[in-house]
Amino acid sequence: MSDTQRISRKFSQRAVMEAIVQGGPISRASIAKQTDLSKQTISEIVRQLELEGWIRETGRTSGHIGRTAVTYELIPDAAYIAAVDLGGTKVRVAIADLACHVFAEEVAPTDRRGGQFVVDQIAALCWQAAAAQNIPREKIRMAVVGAPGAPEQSTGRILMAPNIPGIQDMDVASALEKALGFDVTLENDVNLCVIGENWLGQGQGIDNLAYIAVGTGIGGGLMVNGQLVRGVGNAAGELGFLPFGAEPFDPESLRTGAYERVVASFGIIERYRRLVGEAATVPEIFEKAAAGDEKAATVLDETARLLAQGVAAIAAIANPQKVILGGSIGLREELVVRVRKFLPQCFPYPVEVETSVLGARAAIVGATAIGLSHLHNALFGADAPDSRMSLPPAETVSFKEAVR
Amino acid sequence: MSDTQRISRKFSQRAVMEAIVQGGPISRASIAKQTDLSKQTISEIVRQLELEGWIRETGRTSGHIGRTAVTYELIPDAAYIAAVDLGGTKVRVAIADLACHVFAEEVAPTDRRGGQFVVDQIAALCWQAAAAQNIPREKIRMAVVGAPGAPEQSTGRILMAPNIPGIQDMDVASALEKALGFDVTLENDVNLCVIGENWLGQGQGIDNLAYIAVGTGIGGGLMVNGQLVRGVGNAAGELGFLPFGAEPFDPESLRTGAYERVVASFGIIERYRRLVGEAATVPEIFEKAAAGDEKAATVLDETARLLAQGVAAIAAIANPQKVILGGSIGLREELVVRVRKFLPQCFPYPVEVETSVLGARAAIVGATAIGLSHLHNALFGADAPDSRMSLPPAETVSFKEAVR
DNA sequence: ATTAATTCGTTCTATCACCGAACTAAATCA
DNA sequence: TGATTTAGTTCGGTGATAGAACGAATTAAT
Repeated sequence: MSDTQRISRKFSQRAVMEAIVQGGPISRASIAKQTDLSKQTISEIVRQLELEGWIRETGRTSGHIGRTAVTYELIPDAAYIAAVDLGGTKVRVAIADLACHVFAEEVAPTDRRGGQFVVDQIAALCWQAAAAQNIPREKIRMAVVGAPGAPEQSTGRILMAPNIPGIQDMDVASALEKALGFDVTLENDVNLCVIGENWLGQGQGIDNLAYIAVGTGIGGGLMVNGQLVRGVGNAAGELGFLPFGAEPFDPESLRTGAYERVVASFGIIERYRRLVGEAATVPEIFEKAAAGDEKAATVLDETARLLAQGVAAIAAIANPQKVILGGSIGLREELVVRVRKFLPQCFPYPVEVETSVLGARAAIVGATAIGLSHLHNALFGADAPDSRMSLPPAETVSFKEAVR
Repeated sequence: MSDTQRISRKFSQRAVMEAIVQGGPISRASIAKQTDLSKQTISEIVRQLELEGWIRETGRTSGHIGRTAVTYELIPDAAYIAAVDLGGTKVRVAIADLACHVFAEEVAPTDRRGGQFVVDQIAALCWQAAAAQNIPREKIRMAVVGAPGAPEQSTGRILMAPNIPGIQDMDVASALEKALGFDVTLENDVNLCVIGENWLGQGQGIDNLAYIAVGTGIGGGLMVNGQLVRGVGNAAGELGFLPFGAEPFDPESLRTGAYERVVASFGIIERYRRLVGEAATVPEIFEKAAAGDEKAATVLDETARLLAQGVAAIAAIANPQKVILGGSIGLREELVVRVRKFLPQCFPYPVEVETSVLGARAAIVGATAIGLSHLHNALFGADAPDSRMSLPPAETVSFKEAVR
């Protein structure tokens, strides 16, 4: 058989799958119209997809004029993926099916012993989640793991990962693949957040999008033309090292970035201590500001001014349409309001600034997006690496809350 | 005929064309090996391409064992493109053929009357350049015009274009298309520089690349995963508004960016004036520094420190492999050496910093790259918008100096 | 209730792009 | 001179798809 013919068939198959994934239960005639393929071709492909166990008959149309049509839909439990958000304090695992329904989200405190223990913990949580919904292990095809730092796809290592002991020098991807028995993709957690927000959150339909996570540290994720910006060493989005805030040429700024030192939690606490003379945690500072404490408000103002500068820097370089703030600190509405006020004072073009709607779950939503996208691509996709298998629209996706 | 079949054929045709473009004179058997298509298919496609006037026989191989092979090559004068670099002081026009040979580069001072006069000037230069090489007008298929500011593809207007009077509110693209009689693509000049350097300059084979042009102003071009970053309002790369250097919240910084004010020519001159107490032009300052003037050297040091910060900002956000400095000031070797010294003092990961090798011609090289790429795509390309028709490798391209 | 209109899905035939194998042609090697 | 090697063609065959015709099933209209 010809090679190009094989590709041609895959293309058509993919188009059909996409129509079914996106269009819910749909008749063959409708698929033909949508895809511009002829009716018999659709029939043939549908027959094959049904045979292979990816789709099934749903029922028949009725009420319209003309003959009733048989409708088809995805078999949601034909395959599953695992989405993992590995943080310094918590591990989050979710299992999602082909139709993008998410079951069984499990959360647990990260195993403090680090290294292999964390790997085993992730595996255990996966099996636990799967078991909770009676999902057979073999049906899970791949996992996407989000982690802080710069995961290297090639070596499977996570560079510059803070907060998790003992994984600096281990091949996390391989270890996980061994423990789980299927493919594992590593990705930076903030990158997953952008993807998550782009799929189901604040950034729907926005192809030029940035995400800034502010918490104990600061990190950024950037999407350009619908593609993730990873950079050469996967170090794109290391916003902590933006050369302002603290003095960038201070040697200390090479260890903890000049920007991170002043804008993340440590900087906020320090600013409050200097101004007031006593210590307070970040949530306390927010509370005081809400209660009318002017000095606390000043601290937040100053923080927001710095954040606005960060947004301006991103906008000056990449000019995204929207910047989403996330992370425990970035999520605070009081802060975003202030950033919106300060930004036009230091940057002349309009940039939308919003808080993340997915919050702490942004990363796992993003991991799910990548996982399903990979899976769809692997099963039905073209071979082009940048081909984006479009995921179902937000309305049809159920991301139900996990049992705690 | 089937639609997918048509696509399939285009794919194959394109593959053949690519092999011919890249591989110089090449036999059908070799093309078959390279493309993994069968010999007869190649023969068929080659026959058609020859019939359509895109390729021609070149000669025969000899010296090898086995039967001699007929070799084919591109007919370089089958089509031409015009590349235009429209600057505040100079207009540059080049005509290039399908094989990426550039003829007839014309340079002239930009018509000071602006607006339609500039449009007419560009057209005149095009015809002049074409006439100089006896190229019939009809064979020019399209033009790519690089200009400062943010060219909007949709409206054909150039927003925020400094230095050129009377084109703020005119549809430059349409006016040019009317004057020239073929398609015109507008692009930011610094964006063209990145593309140019990526094709024939310092950035060959580097898909994550940044270009900083420092002159009377400052601008940046960014390439991520081989794609240009334009941003929503085509305002990506407006580095002048990076929020450091001068005080970003100073209202003046909204007009002339905080960074631009201190790092571009005005800032350098000002810095010298403050330190020494007398005025000097930028070239003079460089001369003095070269002659051993310590204060002039200090001014350059300070400028380089600021530039290093700019590079750091780009690296923190997008993490390109290399940053190329260009523009009348950025090209100075003395400056780059200093930037290389300062960068590691404010940014922890390695970033290569180089001067542009294409210099003032970077934009026109980039325009040529885009033009030829578009043309190849239009003629033989797949319909995918992001498909990159690969241009011939640097060695085979002759970018001969223009007659002045 | 019968007929008309409409849509669904299949069957049948044709076309197109391509491959593989066999074959011819022309060169070098020994 | 024949063996070897490579180039290119001819011929038959196959897979993916289209288009037209047709039967099937339904609603709307009379």
